[in-house]
Amino acid sequence: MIWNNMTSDTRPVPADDSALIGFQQHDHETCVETALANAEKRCREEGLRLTPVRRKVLEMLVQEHRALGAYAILDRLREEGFGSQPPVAYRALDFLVENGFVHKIERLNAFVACAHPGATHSPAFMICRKCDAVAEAQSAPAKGALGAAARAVGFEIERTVVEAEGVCPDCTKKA
Amino acid sequence: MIWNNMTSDTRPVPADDSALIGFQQHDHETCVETALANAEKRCREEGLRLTPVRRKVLEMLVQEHRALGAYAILDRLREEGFGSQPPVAYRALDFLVENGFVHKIERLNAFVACAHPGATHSPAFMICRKCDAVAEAQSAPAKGALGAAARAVGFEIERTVVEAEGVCPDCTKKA
DNA sequence: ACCCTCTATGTGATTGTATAACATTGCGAG
DNA sequence: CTCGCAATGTTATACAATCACATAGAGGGT
Repeated sequence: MIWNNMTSDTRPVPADDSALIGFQQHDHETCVETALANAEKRCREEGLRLTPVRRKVLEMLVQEHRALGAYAILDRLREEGFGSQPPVAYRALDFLVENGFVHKIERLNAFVACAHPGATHSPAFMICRKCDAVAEAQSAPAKGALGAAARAVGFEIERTVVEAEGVCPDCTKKA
Repeated sequence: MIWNNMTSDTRPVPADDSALIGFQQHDHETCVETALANAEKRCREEGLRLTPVRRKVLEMLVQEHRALGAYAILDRLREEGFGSQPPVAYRALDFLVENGFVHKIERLNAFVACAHPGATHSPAFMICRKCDAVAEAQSAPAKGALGAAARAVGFEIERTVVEAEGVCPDCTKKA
């Protein structure tokens, strides 16, 4: 059984094989391939099970390079013949988020593929409010003013959400 | 001098007349009064209309000093005789958020009264995952690594979300 | 091979969050 | 007065997330 590698979605897609990631040009085809290959490798090494649904969801998100809502993901899973109820998508997403393959963008209630998989990191995101593109950067909020405030009152930081909203270079140019 | 005297909620409340804000003790009664007075003053000065619904929602949030979901707010509006449909709450919240009286906690899909009203600021929050308490601190994410990354790619930051999840000092003590 | 167990998936139902669309009201400016 | 605009009321619906329960597979131990 071979899945349709060329997805059946209908959204606008660049005519060539490149796209924006982190607001920069890159070869998207190899990018998708290596991302999936790396995920498979890591799962093999760590005994994680990258099942068909999980793999498909990761593939969709890597393919997009932008945030997708759970129901957009669910719609495509349905088209591909997977279960069509919300838990199908949410369980796959839970797995991918827990293991660092995917991040949740709280501001959008949506999900993006991790741009730096493998590295343990506290990610920060730049979200374009015009085109919804999402770029991932590094952050260390616990090192700055927030960390100081936390230490001062005795708050133990376990996880941080850092998301910047604004306009990406592409949309700035157009305007 | 009892700070839970007007609310009809049932959650556990300190026995004395003080409460936690920013995980620190303070006099809640004057705190609520001054917050509302300041809001009214600012609205008068800037030609903003602090209508009954909007004032009531702000009062609820200041009274609580923790994040309330839109539907919790809506329930209380209904009890007070205001409209009981979601847009009533969301429109009031939109106004309060836009004008800096209230912040949205993206991680919780909930809202808190601003702890430093008046000052133009990019707030940061500490959220206790055990008791849902929320403390507000200052942040300057655009000054650090994220700001550098944004400048490097030409992303224009307009607004930032900084939220730290962890355990507050109170819950740490209990455990 | 077998059973056992644990994980993953499928499905229906429900709750919570948020917005679209449109009617109505009330106030201020000309 | 009436026109226009901001705010509110109301219906309906879209999107996000979880609960509960049934079924299916994979792997381990015997």
